[in-house]
Amino acid sequence: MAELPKAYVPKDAEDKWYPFWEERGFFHATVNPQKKPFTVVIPPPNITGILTMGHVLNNTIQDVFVRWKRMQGYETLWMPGTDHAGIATQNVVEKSLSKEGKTRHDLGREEFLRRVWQWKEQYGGTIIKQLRKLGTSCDWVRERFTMDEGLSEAVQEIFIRLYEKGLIYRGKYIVNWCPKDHTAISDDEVNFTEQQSNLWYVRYPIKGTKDFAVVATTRPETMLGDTAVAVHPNDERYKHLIGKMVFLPLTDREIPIIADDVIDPEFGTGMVKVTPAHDPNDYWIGERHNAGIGQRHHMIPINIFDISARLNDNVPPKYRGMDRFDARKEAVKDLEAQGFLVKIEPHVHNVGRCYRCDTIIEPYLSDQWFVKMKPLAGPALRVVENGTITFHPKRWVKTYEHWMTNIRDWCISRQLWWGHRIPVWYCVGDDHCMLECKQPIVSRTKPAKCPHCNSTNLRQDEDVLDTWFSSWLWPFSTLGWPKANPDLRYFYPTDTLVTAPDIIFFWVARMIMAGMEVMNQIPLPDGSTRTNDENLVPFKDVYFTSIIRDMKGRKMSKSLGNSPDPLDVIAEYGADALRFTIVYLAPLGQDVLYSNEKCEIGRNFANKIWNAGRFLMMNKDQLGMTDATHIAHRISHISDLHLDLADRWILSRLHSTIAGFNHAMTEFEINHASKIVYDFVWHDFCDWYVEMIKGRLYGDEPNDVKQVILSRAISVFDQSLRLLHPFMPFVTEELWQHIESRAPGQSIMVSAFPVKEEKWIDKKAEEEMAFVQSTIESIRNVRGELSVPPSKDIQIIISFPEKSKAAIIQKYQSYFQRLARVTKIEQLLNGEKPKQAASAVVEGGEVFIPLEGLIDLNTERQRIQKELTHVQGMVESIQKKLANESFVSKAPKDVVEKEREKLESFRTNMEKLQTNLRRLFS
RNA sequence: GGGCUCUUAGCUCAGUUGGUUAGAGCGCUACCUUGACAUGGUAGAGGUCAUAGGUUCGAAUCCUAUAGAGCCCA
Repeated sequence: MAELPKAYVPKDAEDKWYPFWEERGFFHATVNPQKKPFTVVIPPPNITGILTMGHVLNNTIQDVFVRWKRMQGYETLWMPGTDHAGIATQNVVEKSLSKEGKTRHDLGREEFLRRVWQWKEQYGGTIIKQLRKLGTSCDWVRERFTMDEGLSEAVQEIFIRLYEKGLIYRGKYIVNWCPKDHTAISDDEVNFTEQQSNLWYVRYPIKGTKDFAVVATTRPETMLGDTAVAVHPNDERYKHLIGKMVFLPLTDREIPIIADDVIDPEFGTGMVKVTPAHDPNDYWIGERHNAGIGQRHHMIPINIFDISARLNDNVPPKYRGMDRFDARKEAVKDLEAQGFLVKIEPHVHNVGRCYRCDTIIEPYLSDQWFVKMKPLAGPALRVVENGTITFHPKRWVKTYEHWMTNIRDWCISRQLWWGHRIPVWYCVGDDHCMLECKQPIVSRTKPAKCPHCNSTNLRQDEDVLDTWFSSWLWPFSTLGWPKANPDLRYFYPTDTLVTAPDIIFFWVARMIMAGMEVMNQIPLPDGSTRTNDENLVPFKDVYFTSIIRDMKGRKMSKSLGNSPDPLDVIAEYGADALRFTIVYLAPLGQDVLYSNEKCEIGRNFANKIWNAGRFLMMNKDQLGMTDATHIAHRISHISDLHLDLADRWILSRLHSTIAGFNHAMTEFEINHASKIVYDFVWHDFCDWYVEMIKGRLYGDEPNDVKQVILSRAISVFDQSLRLLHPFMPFVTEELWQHIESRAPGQSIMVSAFPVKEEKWIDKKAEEEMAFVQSTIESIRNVRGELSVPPSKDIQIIISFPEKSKAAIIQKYQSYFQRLARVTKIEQLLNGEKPKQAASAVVEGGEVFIPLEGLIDLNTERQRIQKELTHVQGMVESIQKKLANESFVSKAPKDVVEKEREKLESFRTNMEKLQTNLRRLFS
């Protein structure tokens, strides 16, 4: 067999194995009644998006779970796909249009949509291609897009169902309106900047008194749309005014003084004007007011702007047609002239601007579609509270509960072109129209005529649906819902959802609602009805990922330029290195401080594994071991042929590592799991076990014994590779294919995941090994501290009252030879300690190292003194503890006993150290 | 303002239900290219576990307050 390169070359393995897996269909899952399903749906990335470090973390975690479960024998489906991302995608295409000097209106709706689809085909889903570089084992054959035919049908279906149930309605809503682009934009498309402005204090005469209510406002022009003045209900200054009426200056209207909790008594005078049509907070004040019991004044928002934010006919004639900022000047002038203006204070406040044209955004009341959330929230809250769905980490349950119990209706309409068009038509009718014709007509296809007046003049609602209105169906729409097909029956509910906590409301909560709402109509695989919560929920566990930050703790962002391109990282360090590093660094529920250099952790580890494999392969060659003999000997892994301490120990460690790994994974402590394997492979296997078998492989034993030993090492390594495979799929596959020749279709990714076998847990071997290790470390310590050259052979003289301890050292002499360069071991007789010797106190005895000529007395004194100080400290602190009567009487007996034993052992050590130190002065 | 996190070695973080005068990786120091690996090995230095109280025989670990960092909601 050709020798492996000295260092691992990630690119070769990555290019080779990904197509290998995919072509053999290892990623593809099909209904298989013989197996239990394990399903994960990918949080669909935007088609406009490119891979970020956040995606890397998120998708690596999913792949780790998926590969782990697949190897455990589950029929494992990881459903991939993308999201049409209404606003983002429309913007991208509009931007490219604007380079041609065109707007979407120039093209018209149909042509514009054609362009978007064209863009999608050409550039969309870059991220999906990039994910492959990461090694994700998604079932690409099933890839879905939220605007696919099937998924669009699902969107229509749910809209109609909810409408028919009375859970979808049309109503008013405050949106961020751009008066220039004539469109609503979402909250995250508004840029807020601080701006120097004023606070105008205006007096409103109180009806029936000579007093005034003085309000402070940043927008005096909107007072023309005021419907109330509000104070905090507990504000002693104004309590008596609640319920009184005031005259609204510049108009002929009277408005009430009301109370609301959100009013900040510290702001201005503690009295504010309420303009529900032009301020989101005021809108909710109005809503709450109207909902209040026994309210005399039902508050109807007064919209004073047209779509370009010019004043409309709801204001006195002199202001009509004015631009909002001209109106402000005019209003202030008039207020001053009429004596209503008290004062003007400079004031800095946040102004929202359109991210595209920089126009100041106008909160604007408009007609929108809503989903009633209260009825959907109930079951969704229940399944999280009763544990049908588990959050990891669980603290997010509180956040979830808070939101679900204070839930507001969901505004699902968007004034965009790219998205699922609302399946609603309006009768634009003619003379025969009746009152009923104003009712929206909800229909899957365009109705032929108005059901009321028979007019054929129908117009479809211009708006599209919020992108989340398709995403909330993702766990079942991707499996074919609303059709009750076998895939849906078998793979639903999905198992684990891996997502970022910032979309817990946008997405996670809504998926739960949707699943609870519709899945009762889809039978289980055996044909029975889904009734229990566990069959209705869209997933069983939700893993909330951490946020990746830079080393200064800042979020990754384009504008800061601190977000590395994962593809560059993969090119430099390898996909396995990136995957391992990011998981290794990301504890459940904790943010990650990341920089590219950190990938050295993963790269070095991959290289370490590589070289362990290389070592085994080289020895296999050297022993002239064929594959057949290895396979014949592999049985030695489960036999006790030539089993010595190191073997029993590594097998015991392997099986407790398997147990620890599987336990951590079950608990969703994936980063803990990564540490468990890392430590086992690096420290137990490479640092100790490999070093220990060298002695036997290069020693005098017959070749066939050596082959058995090596074969066992290869078996342990094979198991280690399997443990590592979910984290590092490429390097593990490459090595797994090398250590034994495999049949053409074989792959580590579909091999059996290691299972802990209790019989290999060997406490005695672990204890003996711990003793050997600590003795070797003590000798190395002496060598290091006394600057004994590494190449210098030494002899030791040991003194152990317990014969068994001495016997272990004698028996495993070869280990001491290889790991501490000890060529000769003698027993100390008659307590005659050697002169000119360094000494080490170890568990249950002493080791002397004669170093005539090499030993520097002073250094050795210091070394022992240091140790002595430490041990004396221990002795004192334990003595103090045991002298404390309440400790002895109150602490559990075994704890006290343990302290006594510790004291005894430390005392012995202390005395030995003292003796040895004294000898050095004699 | 309400809720939730976090604060342990120079840096990044472990530390299971309170019982170790606290661990790892990186970095640092010294030595080593010994027949897998310098992307490595061996040894070493380095922490009064943010602060102040409290509970307890015993606190990095539980409780309270304070300071600082962050997130979500309003």
